[in-house]
Amino acid sequence: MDSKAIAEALEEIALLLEIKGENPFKVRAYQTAARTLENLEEDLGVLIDEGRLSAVKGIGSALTQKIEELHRTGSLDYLDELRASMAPGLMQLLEIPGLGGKKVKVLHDKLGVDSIESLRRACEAGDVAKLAGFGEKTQAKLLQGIANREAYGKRHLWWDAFAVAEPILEGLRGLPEVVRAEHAGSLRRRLETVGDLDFIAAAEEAEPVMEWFTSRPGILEVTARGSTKSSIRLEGGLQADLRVVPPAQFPFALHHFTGSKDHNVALRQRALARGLSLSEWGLSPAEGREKRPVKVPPPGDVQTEEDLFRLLGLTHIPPELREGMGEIEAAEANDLPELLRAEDLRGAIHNHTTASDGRNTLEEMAAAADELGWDYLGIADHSKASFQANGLDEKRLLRQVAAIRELNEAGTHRVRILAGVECDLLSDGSLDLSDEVLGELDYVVLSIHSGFSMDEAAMTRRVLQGLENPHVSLLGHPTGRLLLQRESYRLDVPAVIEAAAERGVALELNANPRRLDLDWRWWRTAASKGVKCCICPDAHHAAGLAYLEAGVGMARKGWLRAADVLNTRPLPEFLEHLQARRKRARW
DNA sequence: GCCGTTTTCGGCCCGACTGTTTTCAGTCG
Repeated sequence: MDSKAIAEALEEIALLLEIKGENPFKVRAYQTAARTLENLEEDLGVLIDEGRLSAVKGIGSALTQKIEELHRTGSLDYLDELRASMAPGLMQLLEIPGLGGKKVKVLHDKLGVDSIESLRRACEAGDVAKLAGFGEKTQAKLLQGIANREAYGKRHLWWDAFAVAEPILEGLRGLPEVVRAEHAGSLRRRLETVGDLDFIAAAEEAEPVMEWFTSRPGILEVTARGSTKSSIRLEGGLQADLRVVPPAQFPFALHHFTGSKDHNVALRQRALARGLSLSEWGLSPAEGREKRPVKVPPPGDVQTEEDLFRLLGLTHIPPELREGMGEIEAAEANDLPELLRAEDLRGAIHNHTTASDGRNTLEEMAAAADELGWDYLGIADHSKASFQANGLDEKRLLRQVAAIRELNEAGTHRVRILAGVECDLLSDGSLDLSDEVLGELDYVVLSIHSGFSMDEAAMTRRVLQGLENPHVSLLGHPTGRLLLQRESYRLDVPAVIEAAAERGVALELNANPRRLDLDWRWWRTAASKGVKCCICPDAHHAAGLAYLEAGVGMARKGWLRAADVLNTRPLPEFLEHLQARRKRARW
């Protein structure tokens, strides 16, 4: 069993324990271990073989044993017993807002509720409202929660959520009472998908701000309305929370609600070790922990998040890095990378035109790239095996190459257009186009668009074989996932990273908001092996070139610097990178 | 279940909001 599947098993144990009413800290230990495994940079098998698993923070002897058993046998007696002791539908109940382990247990013990459907029936019969600790309102809320779950119960692409959030943030900033406002949460951390929107506003007087927020158009329901916090549900299903705080508390609140939870826990522990208690309201002396009095910094000392980090002996940690993945240790050692910025990018090379399945012509794409001030624009239409996408055969591709060269000659565009292709990697590991034709191009993006269901070994062999071809400059959307729609195909990503490093093939960070592939969690490993990243919008229309911005966020989450990203290079150097393998192969 | 520059036991981040209470538990982020 791989680390991802094991993480899921641990997560399941945590949920089961929660319903059983176990010690919440024990529950948390399982959750922490699950997240640790998900974000593991080393190969789990290696860690186990070398006996280093129990040295990983948050994994002690009991968890080491269970993880090893899962890894070795693919199952765990402890988990099987837990499952057997409980109705399987109970776990889903935790997904309904307002229900936690305790209430689920009561519903199960008193009413025999063991699924969402039986909860609905119990609510409709009015039985739930009669339970101690429940009431009419709770019952109605649960019914509403079940209905909402069916209509809106999913996450949203970062790009879509951002588009909803921006006007709200602008509106907040435009209010006379509001001194400062920011969005927080996973949107600010630029996670690839977002569950809800968080806004923090600084104002002396909260009421008018709350009033504005809860009476905007497009609100389906106001789910909470307090003096410092309100929640609304928007058309389209996104939930949005607003916190209004006095200006002096803004940096603390912004930091707190930006998260992540793991990051906050780690930072608060760090504060406690210094005799300080950190909350969204500020710093105070930690009670009963320090014998000698601790000097608490006066409130005016913390105006920004930078000030807060500095007080705790850290350099500023950008929001994208706050995932509890070693950022605090790196900040302490002044070892955080200088992250890629949007303005570092000079162009991108995986874009489509009407020649295959794009919606805009070559000229229109070039004009759009001019508008954006790009130095280079690569066209990589589909190859013929992608029949559904009107892929190009050798003849049509060569005609496109000629058209691109002509357009460059004509000098009507500032941007230099590069001629490439997104060549299909066929199921047998061969390329869809002949070497002869590939040799005519400025670069080749190699992508998989078929045969997704192979097992991991076969798929990995297929990819490694494709990377052998010296014309290949870039492996496109390496894992093939479609966020919220389709899982990645099964692929040994570390092996692909190794191979890319050896052969000098770059890996794409596909910036299309539905893909964001390769996943940001892999990039630190990839960069440490010397693999270069190329961020590409995979634009199928002119406006899609702007997706590059989404890729910048992912690159930053992956700790990438400008030097790790190929398309920060000036054109001659960029081209040299793309063609280096081909040139070496000729000798 | 994890962890330790006070600790191998006794903590584990912390506060708002809601609904059900008459002083608080549960949930959430």
